[in-house]
Amino acid sequence: MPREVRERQMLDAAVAAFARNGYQAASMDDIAEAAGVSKPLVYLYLKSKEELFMACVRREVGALVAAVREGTRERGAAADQQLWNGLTAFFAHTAARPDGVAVLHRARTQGEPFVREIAAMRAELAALVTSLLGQAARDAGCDSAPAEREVSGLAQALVGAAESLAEWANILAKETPSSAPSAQETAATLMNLCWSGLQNRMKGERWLPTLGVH
Amino acid sequence: MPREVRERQMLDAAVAAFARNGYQAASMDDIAEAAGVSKPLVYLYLKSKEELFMACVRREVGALVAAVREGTRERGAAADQQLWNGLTAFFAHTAARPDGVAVLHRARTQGEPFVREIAAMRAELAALVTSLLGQAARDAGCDSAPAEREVSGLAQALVGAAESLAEWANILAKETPSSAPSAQETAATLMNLCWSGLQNRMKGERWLPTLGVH
Amino acid sequence: MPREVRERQMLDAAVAAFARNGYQAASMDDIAEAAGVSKPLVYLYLKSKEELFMACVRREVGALVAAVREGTRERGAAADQQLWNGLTAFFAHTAARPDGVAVLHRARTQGEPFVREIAAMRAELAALVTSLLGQAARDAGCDSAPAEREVSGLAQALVGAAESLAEWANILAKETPSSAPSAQETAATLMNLCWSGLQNRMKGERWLPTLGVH
Amino acid sequence: MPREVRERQMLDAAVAAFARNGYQAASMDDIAEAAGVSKPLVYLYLKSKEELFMACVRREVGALVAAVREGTRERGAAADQQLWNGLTAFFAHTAARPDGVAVLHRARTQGEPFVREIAAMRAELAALVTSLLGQAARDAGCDSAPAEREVSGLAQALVGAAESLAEWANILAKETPSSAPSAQETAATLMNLCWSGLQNRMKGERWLPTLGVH
DNA sequence: GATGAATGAGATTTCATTCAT
DNA sequence: AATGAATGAAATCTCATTCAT
Repeated sequence: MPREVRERQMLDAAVAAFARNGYQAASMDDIAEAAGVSKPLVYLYLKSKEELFMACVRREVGALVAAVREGTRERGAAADQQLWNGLTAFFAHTAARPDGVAVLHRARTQGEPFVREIAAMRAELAALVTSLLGQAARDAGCDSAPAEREVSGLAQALVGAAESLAEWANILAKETPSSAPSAQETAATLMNLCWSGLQNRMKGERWLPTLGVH
Repeated sequence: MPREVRERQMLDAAVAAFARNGYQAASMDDIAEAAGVSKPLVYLYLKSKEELFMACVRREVGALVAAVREGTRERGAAADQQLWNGLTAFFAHTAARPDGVAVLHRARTQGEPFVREIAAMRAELAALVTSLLGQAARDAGCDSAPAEREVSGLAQALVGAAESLAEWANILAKETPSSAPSAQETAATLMNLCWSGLQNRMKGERWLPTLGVH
Repeated sequence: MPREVRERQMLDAAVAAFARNGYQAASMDDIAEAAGVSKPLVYLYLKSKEELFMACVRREVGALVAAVREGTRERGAAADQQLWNGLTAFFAHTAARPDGVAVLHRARTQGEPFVREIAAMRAELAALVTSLLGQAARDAGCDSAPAEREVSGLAQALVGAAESLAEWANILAKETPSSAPSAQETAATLMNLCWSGLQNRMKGERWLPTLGVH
Repeated sequence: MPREVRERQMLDAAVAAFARNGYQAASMDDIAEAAGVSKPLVYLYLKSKEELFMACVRREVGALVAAVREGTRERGAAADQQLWNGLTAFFAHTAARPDGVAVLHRARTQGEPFVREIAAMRAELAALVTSLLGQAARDAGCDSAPAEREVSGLAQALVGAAESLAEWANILAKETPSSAPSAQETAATLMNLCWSGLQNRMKGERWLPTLGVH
């Protein structure tokens, strides 16, 4: 059996194990057995548990980012449509690969190298959002963009909200598979929450304590 | 030394250890040493690693919820002011007790009992938000409340956004302590992102694909 | 509360614990709690776990031997009647104090000092039997007593049979308390098994391979 | 080194350790060291301390029963000869494998599963004895067999007597190896004690208090 | 006379990792 | 290319025992 195939099997088994049990609790024994190979072979191909986990993380990061990029490909549309497309692609992906998403979630709490990898992914997603927001500002004929840090905060909040909704949708799907929310529905919920605010903010309006939106 | 004091020391040490290393990687040896006691005493007082972790989680859940409740005490104010107060209290607390928040974050991936505890906390916070939204709807003279599931999704997204922002603010604070965003500033960012959308939604307006807000 | 009473409570608790769990598995914590006192007090009175166990053993040995002696007090009777009386007393005692007997049983596998204590008890019981056998030989007008080692072996076998029957009776009593064999019945079973053989042997007859009894 | 061989080494070491120190006091460290392997290997092959002990028990039960069965193979002989053959085989085995017997003895006080295993062994041996008694009754032209419970008690007493004699013989052998009783001699002692009584009982005679044998 | 507080030592068990073939 | 055999290190947890009061 060619190396590539074997390696994919191992990564599949590892992603499932890490998703279910977390980095520490998933054992190399279990992973090797689930992959249908002997433990020394796992070490021959993937070097160590840490590198194996890193390989999983990188694969899943790539798949998620590619899915979102694919969703926002169509360039001519309005900014909100593009954002909605991206979110739909995001939720469709998280619904299709719950284990992959779980691995990314776990990676955020597994020390330096993994945190960096996830941060890079977030930055990439945030950049996508930011460029859409810039387009929205231009569309609205307004260039009083908020300070970089505020944009960064908004993107961070958006990504957090999306992740939280993805987890929530996955839990609902596991509980009652028939009536789980679709990716479109979840994306619409998030658009309802944030698009109006983002648009206002891009137009220079802002919410202030004791005053409300201005 | 009286039992109460020792127990608090242990919980403090445990929260720090769990926050830094996660549930599995934090060892009882380390926790006992950090607390300045022997391992058997930890077991005598807290029964097991799992119960120790649970005690940490419960303490931090209690502290966080109490802080937010305290922030939203003032009853007469407008809904957005109250939400802002609650968010400010939330971010002030997460900034003041980063380890506690980290423990809650870890608990979400540590199996049934902890997941349940966190879910209960989220439900409590979401109920606060929901009641504010109801008030906002009444203030706006409109009672066409969205379906329960959508409200649930909105609250989930809001909590996720808040957690994500809190983490982001804590990272900034660790990198450049001098220029970290204040709790008020972070709360304002989140209000900017979501209040307008929430208000619209409560008035019966909604964002729809290909149409924008209606 | 006077020391004697406290000490008896401790021994009672210890006998129950050792009977149920064995020497190693019974913990001083459990014993102290069952006795309703603090652990240091147990150490103050009984010195150590080993001495506590030894105290239990000695108390139960004394009680068992006293019961059997009491049963064989009546001097004028025939040897078989006296043996039967002794066995009845033995089985009545083991039925009345199952925990005490269990402790003695456990003591046989707990190293030198305890083994010695039990061996001494067996020797005492064997001496009783031996003296009855001597009387039986004289009653039968025959003094060709078997060699000392053979008598020792016979006594050993008798005691082993009695212990085994006692355990068996206790198990039956625990399973179906209503229809448990009485001490008299059990003693009769053992008499049926051994008295005829003992009597023969005292008369100089013996069973030989290929020949049967002669 | 092949797994089978290693596993036998481990069982040998474990039997020796359990025989000497008992289940609780024998440590896995000691067993592994005595077997010449590392602790993890013991766990890899035998799963846990409890399963290791069970494996020892089963092996020794099998060996003992096989030895006794082998001893009573010759079918044509008289009942007493067959019983004597079986007892001789029993005492030869207990003399040859004292540790194995000690393990069986320990197993009787180590909780449910082990007690059950030993009870099954006793039942098997008792069945052998019972069938011989039946043959003896037929040989004596008499079928007034005693009630089942009495037979059960007699068998129990016989097994207890045999075990007790085996232990006694082993102690003598350890003290003065030169003059230890042979298996034949010990078997004869037990036959002298019990055969006459068994035979009488099978003929319908019985010992009764105040009356003697009738 | 009695106890709450505390611990050193050691138990079972698991895991990531490596040879020798 | 692949594996059966093996282990050092460290995890959680328990227990007999002692102070200081």
